[in-house]
Amino acid sequence: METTLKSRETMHRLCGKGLEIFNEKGYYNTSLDDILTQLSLSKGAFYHHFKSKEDYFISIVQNLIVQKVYALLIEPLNTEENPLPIIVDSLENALEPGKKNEMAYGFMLNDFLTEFNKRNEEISGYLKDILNVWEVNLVSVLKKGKLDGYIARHVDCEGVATYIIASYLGMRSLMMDSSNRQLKYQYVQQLKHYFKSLEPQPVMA
Amino acid sequence: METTLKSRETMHRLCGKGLEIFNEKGYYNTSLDDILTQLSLSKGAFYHHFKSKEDYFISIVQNLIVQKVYALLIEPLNTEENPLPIIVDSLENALEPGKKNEMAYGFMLNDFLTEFNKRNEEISGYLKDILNVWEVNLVSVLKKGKLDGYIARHVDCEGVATYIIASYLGMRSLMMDSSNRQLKYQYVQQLKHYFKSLEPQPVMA
DNA sequence: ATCCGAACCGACTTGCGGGTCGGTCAAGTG
DNA sequence: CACTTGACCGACCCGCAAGTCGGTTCGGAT
Repeated sequence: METTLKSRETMHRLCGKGLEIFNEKGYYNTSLDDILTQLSLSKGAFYHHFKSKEDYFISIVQNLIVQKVYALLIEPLNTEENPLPIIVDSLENALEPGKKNEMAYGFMLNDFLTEFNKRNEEISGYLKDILNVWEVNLVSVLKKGKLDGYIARHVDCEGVATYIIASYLGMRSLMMDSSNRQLKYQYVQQLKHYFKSLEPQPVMA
Repeated sequence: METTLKSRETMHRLCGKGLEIFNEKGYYNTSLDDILTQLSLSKGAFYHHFKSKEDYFISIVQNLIVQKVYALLIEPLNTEENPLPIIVDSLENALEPGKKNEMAYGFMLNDFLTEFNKRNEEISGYLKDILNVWEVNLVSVLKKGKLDGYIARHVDCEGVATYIIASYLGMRSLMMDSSNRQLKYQYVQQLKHYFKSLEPQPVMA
């Protein structure tokens, strides 16, 4: 049906622009009209496609945010090599401010998590689910790295995953305005140092 | 003057309760009436003491939050000993959920930073200032630790401070609901590992 | 006793933003 | 051509919360 196509097209435009503006200004600080004006759409159009602002955002989370996290943070982990440099690369890449005109996708998680925490349990839940998936994948790739001899046996993989996630999320609060080159560089350097401490100690001859 | 005393007393009560509730529910999700009801005060009383909600929160930041951060995160750094375990202790202590009936002060910074970022530049500014002071103090104690031989010479103290702050702030996003014992334990453990990599290499005999 | 002004009260105004609803338009369908 | 239906329009409704303002209370100064 052509009608369905049109409909999907509009929903896609709404979700895309919504993510962009919510990411820029925050969910509660963005009115629907802010978005609708930019798309030259009306309230009526919006409520034809979504049953509420909340429902709308959940669509965005499930369609777009999940994808971005997978693409940037989870799929890169799928490797046979030493996982530690792979993780560094994925984090460095995810912290990269929007290439060209795109958004700084890597930043969204911490912002949204904090914004919805204690304000909207349902949305919070979806966001935490994403974090959990990430964590599980990190743990699994770390354990694999241990088996393959890239990581020392004494290492607590769950703890490492937690620490990685915490430091990554926290960088967001620091890089707020200026997508500061310097901060990112410092972060990556220290992450590498930390990772070095996870490597097996070379046996002294 | 007794009048002035009464006035101060009321302002203190307002600030204290305000911090408590803003910390619980967020600034924008808390109405003045939420606070005033609990204190059995009126709008009139409030606007007699503060010129706006924003002005009110700035008072809270400058009177209470600054104090907490100093007490928990900055003053403990004032030591002649090895700074690394001191830093671990201060962070562990700051992540401790409210002892007895007090608030979980250690959590506030990341929440408020994220909430005001891009919504209120002035308040954002005050909060960033606090972070900056913390960072400066961290850097200085790290440099001192380097001089005293507790930290390896190659270490980038600014980078380490950034990384410490990032991981601390990020823990907040993870510890949202459950002030999860496990998470905190993992964090402290990994922090210690990381710090070990900053120590000077013992010279092999 | 009188007055002043600080502290406080609470009904009201105002603006914002989510959500509603009756309507228009155009693309099928029979 | 008559009729339906999906996509969309935009004026309106309504609740919420910040901020206003005229009034009240009360301690202390003259």
